[in-house]
Amino acid sequence: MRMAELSAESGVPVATVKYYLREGLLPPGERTSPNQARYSAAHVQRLRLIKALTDVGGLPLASVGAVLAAIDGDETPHRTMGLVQQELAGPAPEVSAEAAQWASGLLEDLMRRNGWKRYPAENRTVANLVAALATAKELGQEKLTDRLEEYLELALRVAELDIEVVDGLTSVDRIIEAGVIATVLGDRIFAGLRHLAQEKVSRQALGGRPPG
Amino acid sequence: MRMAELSAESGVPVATVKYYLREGLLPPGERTSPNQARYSAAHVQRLRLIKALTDVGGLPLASVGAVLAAIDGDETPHRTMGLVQQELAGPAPEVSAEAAQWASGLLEDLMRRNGWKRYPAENRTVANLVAALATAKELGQEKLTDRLEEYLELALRVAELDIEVVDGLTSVDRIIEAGVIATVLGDRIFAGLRHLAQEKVSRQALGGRPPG
DNA sequence: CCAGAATGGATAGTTCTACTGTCCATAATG
DNA sequence: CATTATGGACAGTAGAACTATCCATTCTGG
Repeated sequence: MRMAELSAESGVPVATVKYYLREGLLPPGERTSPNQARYSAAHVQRLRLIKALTDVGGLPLASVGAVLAAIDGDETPHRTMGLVQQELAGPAPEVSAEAAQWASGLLEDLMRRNGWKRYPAENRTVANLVAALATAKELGQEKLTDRLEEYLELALRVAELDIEVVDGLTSVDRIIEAGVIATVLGDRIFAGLRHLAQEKVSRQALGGRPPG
Repeated sequence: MRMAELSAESGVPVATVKYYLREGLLPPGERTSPNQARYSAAHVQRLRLIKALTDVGGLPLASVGAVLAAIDGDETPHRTMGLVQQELAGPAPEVSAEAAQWASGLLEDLMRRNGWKRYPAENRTVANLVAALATAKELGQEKLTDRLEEYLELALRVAELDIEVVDGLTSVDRIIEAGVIATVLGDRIFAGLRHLAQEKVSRQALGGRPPG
């Protein structure tokens, strides 16, 4: 297929497809002459994945590029998912040194109590989590961090479900792509369900309270 | 306190504070003369909240403005949280009409089976959730949507915990602010915990798989 | 075969967001 | 009272993600 069809199939404008080619997000088509190329169904699928990662996942294109490179790399599924997680997390926001130290300690205790592996502070997932916990403290919302153990228990249950969803697949390539999609979309889907549930529970708990 | 101190206390540069004042994100200080003003601890707190919403929550300033307006409004806590959720969700990405319809049906069935209220499609939380489910289908990840019921059960448990965290507070203002913070930071914190848990579970389940 | 449309590639321009820098008349301060 | 800070207006900047314009081929329908 050629440019126009690729664009139509994927729903991405021609100019944007060219931009993605320039940026290396989309591999070049197979050349049929020095200045013509042909694209495949794989290109359509990749464009759809890029759209999902940017539109639904909210990732910047630079992160999308890194995620795609990780998918195309030849690491094990487990290691690839680790790389993808680092990209999803993005750079952690800055917080005050004291709050960060407090949050690190809190997290480390939590990990130790539950017999989990220690994670290096350079891990972006950890750095983001620490920043979020530190911010909660700085804003005086200790209640949130007091219940961390209970949140962790539920997060573990969710993660077990996530892995079940991915683990049934046979091909390694499919596992990796499914893992990426499950991680990115899974975050959004779970957040949406949680918000709906909050609305339901809050209607019962707070519904009758007067305006502030 | 005056500008320099406000800036130092909050960690936000003077030029940025002025910008937030222009944009109406920060209320003007109390004038002490036609062209001088004094700021209070409330201004510091508000700046910290803005920082948390943008840096940790990843919200655009326009949404931050809407959230702050909702906080300052005089709706009930429940309604205010509804407004905040709408802002957090942001505009839903576009998906194909077929996939969207399929996803809407899936969600509606789920809600009905569990005896939940029906939500209007204009609700941004719902629209985003539908878009995410539709995208999962378009990418061929039906496994994710097959387990929606189980995710919903866990999301409900998380939401119950969220409300417990907020509900112990006495003042209505505090409930609203705590709710906002719990919603925004809570999403990040839970996502972080989920990622750590995924790493742990995936090490056991996928750790031994060969590279792709 | 050939006129007109499409393609690939290069380069420049646009839009939006979130600041950042510069001025300057007025106020505060040691 | 000399110096420094302030508030307000406005212009400028940086990065991200496209979008538009050219143009020398290449493809395609009659």
